[in-house]
Amino acid sequence: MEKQSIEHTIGHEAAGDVTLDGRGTYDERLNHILASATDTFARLGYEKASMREVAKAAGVSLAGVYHYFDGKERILFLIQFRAFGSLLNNLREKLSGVEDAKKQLCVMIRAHLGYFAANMSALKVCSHELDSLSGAAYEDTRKIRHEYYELCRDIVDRVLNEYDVNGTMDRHVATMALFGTLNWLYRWYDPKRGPAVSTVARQIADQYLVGLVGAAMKQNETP
Amino acid sequence: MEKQSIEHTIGHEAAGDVTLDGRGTYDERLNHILASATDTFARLGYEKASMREVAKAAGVSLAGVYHYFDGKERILFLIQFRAFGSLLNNLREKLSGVEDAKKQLCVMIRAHLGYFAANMSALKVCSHELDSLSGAAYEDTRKIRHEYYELCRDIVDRVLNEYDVNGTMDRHVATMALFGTLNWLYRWYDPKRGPAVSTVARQIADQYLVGLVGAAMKQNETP
DNA sequence: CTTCTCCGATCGAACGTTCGTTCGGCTGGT
DNA sequence: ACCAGCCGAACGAACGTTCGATCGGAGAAG
Repeated sequence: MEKQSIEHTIGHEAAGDVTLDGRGTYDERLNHILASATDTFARLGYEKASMREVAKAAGVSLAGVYHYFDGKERILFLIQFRAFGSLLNNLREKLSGVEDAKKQLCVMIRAHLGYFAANMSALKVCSHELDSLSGAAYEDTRKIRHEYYELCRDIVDRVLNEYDVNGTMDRHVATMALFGTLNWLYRWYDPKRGPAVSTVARQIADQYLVGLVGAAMKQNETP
Repeated sequence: MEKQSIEHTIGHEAAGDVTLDGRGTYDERLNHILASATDTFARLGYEKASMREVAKAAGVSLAGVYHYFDGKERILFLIQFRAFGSLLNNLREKLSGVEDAKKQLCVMIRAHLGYFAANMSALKVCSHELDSLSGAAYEDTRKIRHEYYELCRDIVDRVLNEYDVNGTMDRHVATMALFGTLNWLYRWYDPKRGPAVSTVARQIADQYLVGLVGAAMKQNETP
């Protein structure tokens, strides 16, 4: 409980920076195992992926994994919490300075696809294993997911406030339609084989934005 | 292999129609267990749901489940194969007579949401456990899924052929954007609590169709 | 009509395997 | 001499699956 606190989540730089062994610092090896576990969870699914498989993929013994992590659930929590945190920070960063709501929406979609292309395994685990955590770990990831949701919904909201003067468009439905498109990416899109990230991002952003604005104006035509 | 053939998939009416016991025919009890298993898989996930849990939910013993099904994977296969088959038949039925591509797209989205509302657990299992099967069972479900995909992509194709004269819109991306929205429904939409099925279907159809056509025309403006 | 036989349906109990986790000890740098 | 890092081996629990026994109704035999 107290030992492996939330500090590990961000990546504590105070510990392990002196010496440990020839293959990197404590944090580097922890992150190496975490990255291997991310790939393993993405490949097999969280429940089907055993700790033995995680250990083998990371090149350490089974007990060696437990030297760095309290247990299997803790690994999944760290993967999700870090990924959602990075996703959120990355989005806020790229959103700074952009005022127009429609441009914000484009930036959001591009940022999401860019992060997806750079962290496919992590986002697959985030999309597919949303209910695999429980208790406090689930609550923590739910909170940060909700932050990401609110940020995106507020952008959708501002766009609709400009065009949907009658308020006939459901903000939640509109936002979840976009989330569906983005969270489903891991099922079909491989940036290494399919069209370029920028191409896909542009088409999705164009389609969604035009659809959002157009559907809103269409409903206002018939009062 | 030979014993539990594909016949069970459709529901063989030849057997068990004479007598079995007071609680229904063979097929009725098989379908009852299958329905319970669907709910259990949807609630816990396929890997986490144990056969003991399935048996308890169905009100039979653990060994009793194996009297009707070869094994756990066979249950998942039957759930997915039946659901995809019904989804496909239902769509083809409602599509007959409709010629306009844009209307076809609206019909498709309404049909999907209607089936979702009536079979939430089954579609959740279909969306979430796509990779849980292996071997021949996986291939069989993949084929029927591909049929559904091709049917929808052809509709998208016809819409784009009317407006995207330059062919700048990627048909696969456009189709998967829609599939993402639809397949993500199970994560957030509850017809019993949220807005009505017709309302959500109309908004999603409007948004997507306007976006598809609008984005295509927008790209043709700048040659 | 009664009796016997048989077989499908069902169950409790157990099988072997794999799971997440723990523990005691080895090792190499300080 | 010490201690963090790491490992082989083992733990109990839970898993999917199998097996042998039991039960009851349908049909054949008397």
